[in-house]
Amino acid sequence: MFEEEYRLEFFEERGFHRKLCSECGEHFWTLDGELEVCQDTPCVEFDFIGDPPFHRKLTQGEMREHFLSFFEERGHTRVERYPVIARWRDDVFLVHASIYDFQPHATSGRVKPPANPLVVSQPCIRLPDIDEVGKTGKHMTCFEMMGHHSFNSHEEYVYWKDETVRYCHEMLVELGVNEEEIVYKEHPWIGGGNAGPSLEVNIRGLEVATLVFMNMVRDDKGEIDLEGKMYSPLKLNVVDTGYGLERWVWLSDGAPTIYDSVYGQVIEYICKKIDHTHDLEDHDYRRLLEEYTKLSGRMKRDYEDEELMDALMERVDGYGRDEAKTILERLRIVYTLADHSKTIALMLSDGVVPSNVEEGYLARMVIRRALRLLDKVGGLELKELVALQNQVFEDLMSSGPVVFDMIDAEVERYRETMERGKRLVERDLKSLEGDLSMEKLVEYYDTHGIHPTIVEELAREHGMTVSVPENFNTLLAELHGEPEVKDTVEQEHDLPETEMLYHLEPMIKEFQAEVVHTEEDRVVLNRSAFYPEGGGQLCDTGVLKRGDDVFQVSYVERKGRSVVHHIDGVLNVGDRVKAEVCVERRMALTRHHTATHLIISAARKVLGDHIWQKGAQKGVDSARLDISHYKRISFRELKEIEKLANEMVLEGIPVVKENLSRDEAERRFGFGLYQGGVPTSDVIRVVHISDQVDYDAQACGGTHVDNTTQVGAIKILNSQRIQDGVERLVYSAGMSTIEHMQKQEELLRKSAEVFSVDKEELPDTAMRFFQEWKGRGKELEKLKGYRSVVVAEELLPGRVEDGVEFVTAEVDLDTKEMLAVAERLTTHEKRVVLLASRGDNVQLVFSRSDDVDVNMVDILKAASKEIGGGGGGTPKTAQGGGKNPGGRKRALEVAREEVKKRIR
RNA sequence: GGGCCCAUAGAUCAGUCCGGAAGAUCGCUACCUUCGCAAGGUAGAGGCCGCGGGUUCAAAUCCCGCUGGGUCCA
Repeated sequence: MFEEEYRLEFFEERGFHRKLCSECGEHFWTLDGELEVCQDTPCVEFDFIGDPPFHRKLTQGEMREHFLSFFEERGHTRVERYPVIARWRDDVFLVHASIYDFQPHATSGRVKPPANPLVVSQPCIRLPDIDEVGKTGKHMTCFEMMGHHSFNSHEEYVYWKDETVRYCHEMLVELGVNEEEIVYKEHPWIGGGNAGPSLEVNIRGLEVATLVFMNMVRDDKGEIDLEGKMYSPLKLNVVDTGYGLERWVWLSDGAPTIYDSVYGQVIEYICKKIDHTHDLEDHDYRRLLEEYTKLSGRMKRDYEDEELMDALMERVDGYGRDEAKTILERLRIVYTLADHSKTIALMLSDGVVPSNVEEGYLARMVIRRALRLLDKVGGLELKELVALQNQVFEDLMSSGPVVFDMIDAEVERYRETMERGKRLVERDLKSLEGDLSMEKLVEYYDTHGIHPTIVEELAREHGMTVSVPENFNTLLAELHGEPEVKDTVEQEHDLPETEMLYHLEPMIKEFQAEVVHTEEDRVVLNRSAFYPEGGGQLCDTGVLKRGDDVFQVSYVERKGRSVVHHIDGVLNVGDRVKAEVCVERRMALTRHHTATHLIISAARKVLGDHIWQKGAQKGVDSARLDISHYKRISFRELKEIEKLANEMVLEGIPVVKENLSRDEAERRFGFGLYQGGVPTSDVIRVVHISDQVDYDAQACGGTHVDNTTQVGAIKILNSQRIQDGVERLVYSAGMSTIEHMQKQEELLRKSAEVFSVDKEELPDTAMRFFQEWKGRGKELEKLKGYRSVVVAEELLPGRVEDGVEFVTAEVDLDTKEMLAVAERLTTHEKRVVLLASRGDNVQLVFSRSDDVDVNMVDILKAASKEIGGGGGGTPKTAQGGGKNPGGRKRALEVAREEVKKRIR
């Protein structure tokens, strides 16, 4: 594929050969005419381990700096790294590659990149291969992707394939690599809706960089067919390169694993704590690890461990198979902990809040994996590892106490889940015969979060064995089915454009306009001051007047660059209308919108910088804001937030709206701009509440007051946890606050009136009444008990017929009392008790002594027909009833007859 | 965003499928036993069965809604 694309001037001028790999059948370029394989694993084995091709070992910091300045010297602008959580995108949670920083807006050509060309070293988190971490010697869940990018358009050509390969080659040679060892493998790249030719750069088994030349975009109407999907040429030609920082560091020292190369300090710390001797100076030990990594690199996916061990034992000395296996298993935990703790530190310090949804869940998943491993080895805590990572790596953005607080909360939650789960499993183990079924295992994990390995352990403690199927994860995946892929394609409209007045003249109430488009009850005007629903703000309402005809505007929406008004009637194109916006509604919405910005600013101050808007709605009576937070917000914190927000109101801070280029806005205000979502334009409207300092700045298209004073009083009405890790605040501003407070006042007043006490005494009084009420309930129960004794005595003696004493009565008792009476009376031999309650809802209780052989349920069923009801119970005592009191006497007669019929 | 699960005494849970007088264990209180403690024995207190509707003669139990929690997946 793309064969012609790879015939670069550079390859020709240096005399590269294009060869076919004898192992994988792919094409590659090399200076070594003898070379037959592509130098990628698994075609070859890692050949740099113990024999690095670089001049010297570089640390991560040195390597990063080398790369960045190399490209800086060659005309690139250095760009600061982005957070690992992709705040500026709505299609992914985490940053997987350096190019993610500039997708989709810059790569699509809609927005200018922050610089061109640019160079960045971007920390990335990739979780799909999490199972391979610690096992293969090279997989990591977090790494830094160094990338240099250029964006070539018709207007601006920067550089393309040839220069890209030259840069890469030059840098490698500069670092000491023998250029005969550098292999460029053709590797067409398709992904993320884009495609293009690409070269993988391989050195002695290790892929050190991927040079992607993005020049196609997914397009059903396109003419290029790639793997069955259609693509068309991209407006921009984007150079997307990725150099794995950690891999280059590994290449520079040839350590047995990439983890030893990168996490040396952390590994040393963990090994010391868990009492494992990790001495890479020890020849046999080092060789064991080296050969293991080499072999695992050669293995195809899903290989058998035993197969690898067979091969390993042939290569190493000084270790028996079992001993080697134990060491490797232990090291796998060590390496995984080193890796995961870095990922956790990175995610949390970049603002991911652990939760059960979205990126928060991904964080929790990694945390729980780490905790499971820590439980296994013992003697170590997650917090100390994360603290160590913070200390070792300077690329963690912020690591305030919030990070540790979040970890504490997660550990606590994990322990509780484990406790709960253990009790559940142990209960089941005791009562269950034989093996635990697969269904149970799935239930434990899916519903209760108990991983099968933990079930296994618990079973062992109880002397049972549980076999966890190899394909457990697959089975689990099948249970959940395929997730739906959301369609993000924007609908196109060819409606006439509307001049939007609400930002130009915010306080405009009336305006003249002309109808330029209609469709049933929907009209588009040439100009409009109606705010269309958007950015979580509800739309304006009002009226359109054509002469004496008045049309109510009930809903307003935005489609592209047009504003569509829904009215209760029909207008015609060309009609001239006078429009009036409902000012009270607009003001309420506007106040709530500015209040929302104040609330989020206050929440950040009170709760921490991890606070992020997860959704919001600004209505007329109240507004609500969903924010990410790792625990319930306490009343004290709510009060504090409320207080801060109101202080900002009283301070009278100007609310500034300005249109800024995306680049400038991001530079000045950071990604906090995108709390409410990411605009798609190059110029964005920034609303910032600023005096000497910026209290809040957001990209926002909503309406806002000019000064915080105009917001009026803000009152937080409620907080809910709408999801784990997401808290919803409901609050009001301005007039609505007064209305809400009046309503509250009314509730209090009415409640106090009920008790005839002052409002202040309401809580105490309510408590006293509740206690008293409970006490009386108990007293009543007791008295009913006594009464049933008395009534039972009063009913005696009954009438003896056919050798059985019938106690038949209509009584003023409830069902429970009747049961007590019946129980008391039927201890006497040869007795049948037939009771019916007085009142409209007739309750029946029929009982007998043990020596009367009649099923009272049958009797009751027959009798209850007379009162239009039913009943049930036990053969000895049945209860029931009906709603037809006229049949009460008859029901008792029927019962007696039926009993007599049966005892004869 | 989708799925599953849970809520009953201070704690842990039965009871819910299949409606018919709210239970167990631990803890608590008092007494017995002891020089004292632990242990044991006896008695007792402690429940709006999460909240609100509905169905039914009858609801902890069935149905609907809500609230609070847990968990898996994307």
